[in-house]
Amino acid sequence: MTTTTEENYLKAIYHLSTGRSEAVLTSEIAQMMSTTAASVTDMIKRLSEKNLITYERYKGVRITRKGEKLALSIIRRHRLWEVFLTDILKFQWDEVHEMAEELEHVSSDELVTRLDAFLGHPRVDPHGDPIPDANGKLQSSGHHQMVNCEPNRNYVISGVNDHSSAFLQFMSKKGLTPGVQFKMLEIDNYDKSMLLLLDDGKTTYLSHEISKNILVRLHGN
Amino acid sequence: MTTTTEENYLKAIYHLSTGRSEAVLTSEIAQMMSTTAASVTDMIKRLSEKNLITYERYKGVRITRKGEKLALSIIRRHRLWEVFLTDILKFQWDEVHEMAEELEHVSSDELVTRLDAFLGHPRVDPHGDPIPDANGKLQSSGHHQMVNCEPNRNYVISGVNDHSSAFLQFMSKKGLTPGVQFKMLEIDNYDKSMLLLLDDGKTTYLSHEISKNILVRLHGN
DNA sequence: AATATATTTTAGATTAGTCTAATTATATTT
DNA sequence: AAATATAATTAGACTAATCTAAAATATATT
Repeated sequence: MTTTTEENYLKAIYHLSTGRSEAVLTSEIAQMMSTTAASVTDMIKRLSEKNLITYERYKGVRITRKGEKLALSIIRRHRLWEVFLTDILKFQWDEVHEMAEELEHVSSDELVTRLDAFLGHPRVDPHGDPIPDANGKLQSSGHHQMVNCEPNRNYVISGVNDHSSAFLQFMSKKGLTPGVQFKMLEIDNYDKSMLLLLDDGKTTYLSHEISKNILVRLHGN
Repeated sequence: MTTTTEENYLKAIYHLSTGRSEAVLTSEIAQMMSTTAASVTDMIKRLSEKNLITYERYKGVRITRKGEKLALSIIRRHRLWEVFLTDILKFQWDEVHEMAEELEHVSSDELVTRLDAFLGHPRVDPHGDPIPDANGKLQSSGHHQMVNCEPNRNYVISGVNDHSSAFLQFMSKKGLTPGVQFKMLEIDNYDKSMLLLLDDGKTTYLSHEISKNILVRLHGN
């Protein structure tokens, strides 16, 4: 069995691992978990004891197949609970993360199966992140960063990279929630800021810092 | 803040305290928590540090007003989640206890408030136990032990005292679930066994051991 | 190649929760 | 009232998770 703390470390390592081939460094994990490198080293030993990661002294860690499967099952639970909290209990998308952090550690597989069915087998959570299926398969979401958009094309907001409630509240205030359509009017070639034309006819400027954290899909796909 | 373990001890002390004036003994707590008296003594010190119980060496413990309020809020969460699991996710009443034991420690008050509203403000859980309100008030349930029934009167099953899944499965098999009506046909005055006539015309014998753990209400009240 | 810097690991301590074994207090019996 | 039995507490040790400070290793710089 794994403890809640082990599960949280494993999730962090999974997120740091995705989309790159190099090992994950102790310091990166420490930063993500808001703890010290010494604590991370201790935990790394425990997780590699359990074959959830492989580890070479001073060289960082890699997640194993077994570790990845477990991480995906925790992420599945997290994202299903987020759907429950927004769709059923009508919470805002910026309110659900903390609660889902607790709910994801409730261990019954049958509970997750039934929750998934009750919610109608959703494929993405309220932030546009794909929900791994019961076998630990993650659909690639098919969206990309807004920074890669081209002018004069139509897009749909499909997710975010920053899940902090401050960022999500900013997004809500600007009317930029998943599903919202827009046309990319202009991209400044000096500071890469963007001018968007929204559904309702209003325009919005976004800095490069912001647009890096917004995920979109071409409209009509 | 309180840990999950502290909350579980406090719940046990609350349950042992209700309906009696004497202090709760270390050994009783140890038995209920399936642990040693030494561990209980340690925990007792922690809980009395936090003013959740009062404690006199060798004389047992009493729960404080503050402790009782916290215990009731945990019990409220537990019972609301049980309603969710049976009514919404369609679990059987003998399957929900373990999951609710985990879910009850999820700490968001707003989550509990919304869950309560979503479930339609239920007043009893699937085992007939009353759900404390948001202010920590517990409605007295108005039911009594089946052993106190009189012959030739009509009753409704309204709850149980034994929440083990073995007992609940036995009850289901006999068709004795909350809401089921029956007439008390006979009470043996030697072994106190009981003969019941159910809704569907079938009769059932119950030993004294069993009927002690069944709660009923007069039919028509 | 030698030194400086940054990162990682180890050593040693702390807290929560647990245990067994030994001791102390209370209750019961004779 | 003394002896015995029962119950509760303390003492000491263990694991998981954490920390700070010191030591070891790797990387970068001159």
